Amino acid sequence: MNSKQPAPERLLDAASDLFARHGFDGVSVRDITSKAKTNLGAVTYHFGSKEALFHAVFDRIGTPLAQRFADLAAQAGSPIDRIARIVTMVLTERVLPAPSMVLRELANDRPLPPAVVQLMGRNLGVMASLIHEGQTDGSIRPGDPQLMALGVMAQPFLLRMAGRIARDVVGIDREDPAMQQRLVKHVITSITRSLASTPEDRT
Amino acid sequence: MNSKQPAPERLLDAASDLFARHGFDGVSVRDITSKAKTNLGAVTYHFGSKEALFHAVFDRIGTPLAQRFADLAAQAGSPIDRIARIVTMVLTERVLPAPSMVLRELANDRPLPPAVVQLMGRNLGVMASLIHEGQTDGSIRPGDPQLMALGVMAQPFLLRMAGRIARDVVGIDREDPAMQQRLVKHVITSITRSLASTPEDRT
DNA sequence: AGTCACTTCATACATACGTATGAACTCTAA
DNA sequence: TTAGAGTTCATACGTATGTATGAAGTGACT
Repeated sequence: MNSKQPAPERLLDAASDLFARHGFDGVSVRDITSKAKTNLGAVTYHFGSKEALFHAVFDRIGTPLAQRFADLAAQAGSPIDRIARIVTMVLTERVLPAPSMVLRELANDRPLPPAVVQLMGRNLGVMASLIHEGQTDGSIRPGDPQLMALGVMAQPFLLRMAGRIARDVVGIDREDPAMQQRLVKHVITSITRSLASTPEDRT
Repeated sequence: MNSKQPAPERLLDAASDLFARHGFDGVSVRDITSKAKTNLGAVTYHFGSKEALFHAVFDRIGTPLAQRFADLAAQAGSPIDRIARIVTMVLTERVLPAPSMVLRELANDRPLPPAVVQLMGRNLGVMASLIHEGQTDGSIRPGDPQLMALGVMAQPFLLRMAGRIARDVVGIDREDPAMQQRLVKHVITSITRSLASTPEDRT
């Protein structure tokens, strides 16, 4: 049962969800503790402050996400296939608070929390090394792998949160599995095209 | 002189900057009025509320941006060239509060303000019709133009705010013009590749 | 049964917030 | 010169915020 989890866990769950949906400043400690079915003092007691809880959320989000990145990168298949699997994961994983939280941090003018730098660094690093691998075997065009990794991640990161653009502006319903599959296919095609080497690249 | 501008203008200037950098909830009315060298009552008097000021900021941001989009789209050149010019503009325009404000709105779970829907709709529409034009003349591969437009805009939108990823994670200094030029070139290449049709597309 | 560390809870406190208000000021037009 | 509309300003009000605190509760070990 959810309510049988220890309080720090429940707080992290509640905080992940709320921070992802409303941002740090859009959520009060009372919102979090009430959603976590705990008391106001629990945040002070277990984490020390709202900000510390926020950083704890990032730490906790980062580890499993980096794990999934690494797992998918280590699977069999061509580099582009493995990149496609990672992109699909980012795009379709049901509850994934990282993209919106990270984007908000990027949009903000304050220094990035170390956990964010680390999270992005690790995952972009994995992506960049996949790209480098593809460049070595000739399947991916030349170019700075880190920049290319950033460009690759931009699409799923943005489209991930774009349920609303999708619905209101483009007319895609992210809940509809068929639509979602179409979206994934589109993004994969687009990324594959932007990465793949052409005959001219090899001359 | 800046301080000779009428108060509503100064408020909009200050609010654009602050909202773009810290988000709606990260900025207080006092922050805005103090930056605008006005009094606390000015927001109530000229706009009615903080939220109304926020929407006014969006309205004001949207018009010139949509204008630049439309202008660049109407220039001479192939569809891909014109897309490249728009992307360059989004990527390099010095002060452009729209990307971070829009991204934050997308990340948030509340309904999009109409001004945002309209802004995105207009600009994505321009981009989509450029893509459609390219599909008609065969220079752009087949695919849903609106989805492709979304994918195209994702990169500059994200990289725009990614001065910090760039610096902390990838090692690019957005202030350095040479670096910036390299970044622009990279993004254009990537987008061109993802859009351009190949011989196989035409068979 | 009783101790004790750990955790939960209600409550308190100072501060920051958005908004409202009425007095003071400014500038134009008669 | 004065009337008056338009604007600026200081201040007040109620509420929400993050944090702190001490009492109450809980469960394991002696």
